[in-house]
Amino acid sequence: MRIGELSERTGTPRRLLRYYEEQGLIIANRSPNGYRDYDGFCVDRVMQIRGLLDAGLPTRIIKQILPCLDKPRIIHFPDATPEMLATLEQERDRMTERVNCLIRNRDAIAEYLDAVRGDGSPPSTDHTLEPSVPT
Amino acid sequence: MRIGELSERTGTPRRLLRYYEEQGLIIANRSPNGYRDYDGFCVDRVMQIRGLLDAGLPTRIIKQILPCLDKPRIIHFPDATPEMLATLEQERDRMTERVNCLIRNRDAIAEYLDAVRGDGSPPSTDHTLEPSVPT
DNA sequence: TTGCTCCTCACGTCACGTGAGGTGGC
DNA sequence: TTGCTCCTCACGTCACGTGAGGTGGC
Repeated sequence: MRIGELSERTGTPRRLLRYYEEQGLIIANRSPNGYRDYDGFCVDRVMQIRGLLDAGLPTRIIKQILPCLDKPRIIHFPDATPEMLATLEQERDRMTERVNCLIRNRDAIAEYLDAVRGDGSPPSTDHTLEPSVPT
Repeated sequence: MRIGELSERTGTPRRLLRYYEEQGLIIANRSPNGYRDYDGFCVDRVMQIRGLLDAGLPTRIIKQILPCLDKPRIIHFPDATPEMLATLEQERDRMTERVNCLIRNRDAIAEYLDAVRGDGSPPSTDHTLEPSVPT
């Protein structure tokens, strides 16, 4: 498939698909006219990349993880080094921290909105919002 | 307090404290010698800023929210506009999506690590990792 | 003087956004 | 030709990181 279809199926701007390729995260074949030609599994791979980037992993780390990929949406670590495992444990813990921080801030905003909109009181009432902080 | 103390108490690099000031998120008085001099509530304000940045809010939006701040760690919206409330609802929902995405990816990594390390099997065993994708 | 903190540029990075200017295929 | 997609530069943005080169106070 061409870049437009991959972009649509992954919800990812074309520019970013070219960027991920530049960073070595995805590979594209080329049609005779120079157009990028993607295999079907690229859809899942791009989704993985987006998820890991959203989790805060830099492309450099994602690149280390992705070479183990061999099936759509399945990452294998047949040769995961102890360093890789340690990295993954660290990332898992950092993600847990981020989740907690996000939840606290989200709940603070939600509670504020509930207070302002839930009852009939006007916005000028002295409602408060206390977002939580990262650890 | 000076920038070094604020940096230590918030776990935030000095460079970023100057950046937040440049973006209009915090204000610093100046000592006669030109050193920045922060009020005590800046600690909480910086924590708020970090939390909101981590939640994905850009400084531009945070700047709109912070002027309502008048007590440590308490944000008031005595004059929140309907637009501001809509923005907050949108951000609340985006944060929920991010939380779900992070949890799915975190759990996928955690399950992989459990599989590799939990039993006695070597890393060469065919364990898999299937991170989830953002919606 | 030593050693610390602070200051202002100012360039680099990383994951993007956005356009210019041009080509290929129906 | 029209209108679409694709291509390669290439500059801009945003939240940072990192250093240069210099000052102030004990």
